[in-house]
Amino acid sequence: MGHPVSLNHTQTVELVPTAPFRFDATLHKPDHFPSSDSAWEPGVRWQTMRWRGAPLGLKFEERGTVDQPRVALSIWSQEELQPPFAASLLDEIVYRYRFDLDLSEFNRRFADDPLLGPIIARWRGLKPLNCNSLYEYLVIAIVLQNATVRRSVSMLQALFERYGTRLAYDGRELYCFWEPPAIDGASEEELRGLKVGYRAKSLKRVSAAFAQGEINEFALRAKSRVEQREALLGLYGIGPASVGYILGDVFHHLDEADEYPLDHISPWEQKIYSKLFFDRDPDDPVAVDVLLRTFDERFGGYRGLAVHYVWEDLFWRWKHEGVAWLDRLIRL
DNA sequence: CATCAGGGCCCTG
DNA sequence: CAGGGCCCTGAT
Repeated sequence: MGHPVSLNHTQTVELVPTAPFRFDATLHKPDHFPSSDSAWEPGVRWQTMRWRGAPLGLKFEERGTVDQPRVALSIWSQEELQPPFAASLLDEIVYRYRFDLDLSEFNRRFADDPLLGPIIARWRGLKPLNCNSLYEYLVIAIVLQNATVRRSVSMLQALFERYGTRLAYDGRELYCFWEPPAIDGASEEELRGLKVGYRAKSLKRVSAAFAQGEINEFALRAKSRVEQREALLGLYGIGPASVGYILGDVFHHLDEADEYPLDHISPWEQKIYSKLFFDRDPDDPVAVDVLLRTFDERFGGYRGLAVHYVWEDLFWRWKHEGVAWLDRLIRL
């Protein structure tokens, strides 16, 4: 292993998220698999980011409270940041981290929901989070497919070690994602050597689409959800399950109900939802169409956010308190 | 040792 | 539209 790239310049800005904002529940998601481009401890999240080709180290620190939140953002870089670069970077961070998401209507509307009400009370100020670019998220979606969590972790780690950039900042070492040409130019055999299996073809074709400008995240942001969905499904190796996550996490649609086909809840999710919403034995789950109809009727307009709250609450309890019935459903 | 499913998707018939 | 195949890994 060679030396990491040292990021020796740093500057700090203060961000003011829209209240309520709960730092740890937003910046740390126990259900996301751990990856070596980020780290968390209470009140702090480190996250690498590549912007306009430059590898950067971000550090978010909690300031203030849920009702009067502030976040100190420190940015480490190789070269001193020039004002136009810094301005575009901050715009991008504001988009990705969506600290300005206003939860007040959501909180009001579901305060009395028997399942969601108590969860909102417990996690008031929790916001969804995606730190990655569309390309990076697609890579993650590909390594998630048809694999256990442990294997997904090892595939992403192998990709980081081969194509990523190891960064040193703030006394830490974290990997930064590569850019699409790195894998567009790699051979399928080389990728298969990293034990990604048949996903090598998907990784190459998705990387090629970005490297050759066939798909552009920023152009897509301005398009409709239907057009975004079409463009994503057109990518080799990207199907409805991945697209469902991306429309919510990357393009910030809180409710995918309109385009959510009836088979979009995967079997392991179906079992968990059946237990949570109907207290049903995971081995005898509620039909997917019943689940989807229930979500639509109960959470219409906020389906994605409602499910996110229930999901995060469950995984937090599983990790910190133990949830016996869930152990069997999560294969590490 | 063999078999199988796993946080899907593509391709074929 | 249904179903087989796909890379690999760990569980059984």
